[in-house]
Amino acid sequence: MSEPSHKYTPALIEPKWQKKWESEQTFRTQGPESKKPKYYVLDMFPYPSSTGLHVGHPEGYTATDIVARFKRAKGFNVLHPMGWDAFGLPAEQFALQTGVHPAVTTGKSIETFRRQLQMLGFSYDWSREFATCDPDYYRWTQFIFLKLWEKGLAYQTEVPVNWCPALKTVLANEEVVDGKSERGGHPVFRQPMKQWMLRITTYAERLLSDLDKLDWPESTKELQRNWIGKSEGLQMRFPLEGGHGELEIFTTRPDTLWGVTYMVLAPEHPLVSKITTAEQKPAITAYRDEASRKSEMARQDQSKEKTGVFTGAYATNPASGERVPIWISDYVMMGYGTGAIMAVPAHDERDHAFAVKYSLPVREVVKPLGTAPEGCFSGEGTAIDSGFITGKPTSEAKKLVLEWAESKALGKRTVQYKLRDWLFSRQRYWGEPFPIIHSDSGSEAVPLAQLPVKLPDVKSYEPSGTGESPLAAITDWVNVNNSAGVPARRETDTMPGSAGSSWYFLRYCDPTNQQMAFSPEAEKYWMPVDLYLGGPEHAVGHLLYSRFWMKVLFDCGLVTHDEPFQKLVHQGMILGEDGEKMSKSRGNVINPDDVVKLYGADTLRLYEMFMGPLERDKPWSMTAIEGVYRFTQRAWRLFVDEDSGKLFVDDSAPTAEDLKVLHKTLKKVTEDIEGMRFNTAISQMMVFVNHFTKENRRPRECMKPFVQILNPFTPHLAEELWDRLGEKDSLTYAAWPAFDASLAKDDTIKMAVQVMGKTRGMVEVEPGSNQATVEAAARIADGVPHHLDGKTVKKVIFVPNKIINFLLES
RNA sequence: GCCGGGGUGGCGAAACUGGUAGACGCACAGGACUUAAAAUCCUGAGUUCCGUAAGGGGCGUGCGGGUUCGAGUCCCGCCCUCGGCACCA
Repeated sequence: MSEPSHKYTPALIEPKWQKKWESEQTFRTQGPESKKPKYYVLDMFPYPSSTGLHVGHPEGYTATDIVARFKRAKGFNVLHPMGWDAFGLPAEQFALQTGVHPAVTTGKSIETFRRQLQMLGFSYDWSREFATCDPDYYRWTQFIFLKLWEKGLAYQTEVPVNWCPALKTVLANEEVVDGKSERGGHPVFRQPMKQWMLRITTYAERLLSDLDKLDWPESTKELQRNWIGKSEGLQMRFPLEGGHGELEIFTTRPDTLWGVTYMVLAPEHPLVSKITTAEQKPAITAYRDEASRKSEMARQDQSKEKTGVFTGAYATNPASGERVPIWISDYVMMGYGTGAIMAVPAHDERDHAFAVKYSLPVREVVKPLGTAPEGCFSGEGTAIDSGFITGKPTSEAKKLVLEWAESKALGKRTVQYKLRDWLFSRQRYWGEPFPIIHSDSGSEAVPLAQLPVKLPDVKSYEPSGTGESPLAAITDWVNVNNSAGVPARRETDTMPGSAGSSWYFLRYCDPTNQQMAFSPEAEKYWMPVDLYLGGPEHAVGHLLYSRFWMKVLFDCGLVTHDEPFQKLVHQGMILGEDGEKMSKSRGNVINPDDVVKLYGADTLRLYEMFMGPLERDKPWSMTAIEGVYRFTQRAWRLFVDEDSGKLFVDDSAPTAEDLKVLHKTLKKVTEDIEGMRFNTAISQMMVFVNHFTKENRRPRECMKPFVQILNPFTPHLAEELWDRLGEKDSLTYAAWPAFDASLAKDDTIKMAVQVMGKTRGMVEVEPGSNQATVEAAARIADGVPHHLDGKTVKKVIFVPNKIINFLLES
């Protein structure tokens, strides 16, 4: 039948080593008692979808696996865990259609994911695996929620939320795109409902300033900074006419106070009904009703014209004493600042557009330094016609007005953030129940000893449609007695998906602890995560929430670090062969199972690392992976005679050239792994294989360390070759081969010879050669003399080891 | 509109602090082996012009300027593209 073959056969060697790693628990992590330095390298754990692994997953997972294996060889105690972000909408929607319990669907998906990840040979410590939907895990998610609740950081309130009638649920801002639901594209409306909120805004300043101490991509930090959106300015009160008290506004441009020609309140502002004159009442009421009905999409549509209505009321400008009309408009948001602004149409684009539409006066109070732009000038300049600040530059003028307002007790210096509190409840089944019981006398926490509050079974996953979750229908679960023995009701909302993912990195430190979420020793030893890798799409969601929870736990004294992820790296997206995002509808999806069947896991891993820089988006190429497969086969043939199965490697002495190639390779691969430049590390390994293939020499002294550096990239192949080399101990913990810097250096270097700045030839000289030596050689180097003949050399630029450049008289 | 990333051969990409642009790989061409093909191994190649040839010249890192002996790399002004935010006062 099948003839005995000694060809490279990943289908045989890969499962063999995977089984061995599993049975010998090769990647089992030691605890904090270890004498080794720790290294915690973490992937963003996946949502186990029913469609299985996508080729994008192994990209990041291979990168972290390379680092994990490299660090083990470097003598670190490595924590490299994997688990499942398992609560979420898809499993619930599947349950809605089929009646299959989400736990069943999710369990199946997890099986698939685990099988696929094991097939790829990742060195996870599977003994630490868990899913966020395990009661043993969400028990502690509930525990952390109660910590937030105790600290007053979790509260319930009526808020206008994104209500989607089609999905019959409330959506987070992140789940709404262009006024439609991210899933399904159904219209979303604003509607007030009672919701759980987390007071992330309390931590705005720390979340902002602590970004400076993180080794994260600058672009991601900037995204978080913009999201937090800090701005400093003046909060000040304008007296209202008619004994209505005062109107408080926020401005970042106190220096434009003399340019105020009207004021605007958000339609929802509580003062509106109080100050509106009888005459204006009908128009105001109509406008407010319309605004409240408007969907998020309509409200955010910037192309639309600004609209508003005059209230009939006036305020007094405390600086100029002028009478200022008060309008309402939906371009002012109730949720930011005080929900009211002083409008300066000369120096604010939005105010300008509004003033033009309603023929309100425009008064210039800032003169630009340079040329005056057409329309509205919102930059800095010099104050004009502005009382005591006239003639002052903007920055000084701002300061003067602030000081003046504070001294007259008209207002105060204020910091505003765009960041809003985190909407933390969902009217859904498949999430963590809140450990809260409500009664007429108030709400109370479920005692710790009674955690977890488990999800009960339900008959129907259909949301009630009234905004309550399906849990509300399970009366014998809902109706309980509170601590005083009084009949009460359980909270029936569940937590959002981002709850479980906001602290899972802590649970990995001590995943089976039944007494605590994690032991203090484990947290102290393992945290923070040394390297965290995942897609850039979590830049402001998960990554901000996790930082927030970590800080809360820090303030509770439960953790000793106040940032979870010291270093963060994003992997790019793997695009389809057509250069477009992979999607079922485009038909350009590549399935990792198929690729492994064709080429094996090692080749898939190597190819994904060879495609280009990790953080960049890269198109898949079925022909390019062939090239990488060719490389793995060439590497195999470097060691194994495909006809006899015998080893080519011998104990012959390597040549000086061999050693140079080896040490250059060791150096480049070591440094490139440290810098996460895997594509160029692989290029260098190709150079190594090309050299020894061409020279047809296999000195053990060179081949053995090569297997070791191959290991992080193609661990199955490396283990097999290591075994065939007669090594008994596991390759995993074999010390990383050191390179000899002097051997990695060339003993001659090529210097470019330029004439008038153009490269005309090359000279080969010893490193550090002086100008006289190089110049003499350069003048007679191939391609050079005829450019110098008959010309006078005016000047010679000489940069040792780099270049020599002859400048001629013109 | 604002913030951030990216534009280098036919393609994916290299290039440390300004110093041989195109390493490595794909695709391609030629050769060796073979009855032949595949596979494998070896060789070639940015482009264009002159030359039968050896060889030589010009042009080349999105576009236009600048600094420099020398710019993919630094500075100024643009264009295109991808991602995020979007009336935040």
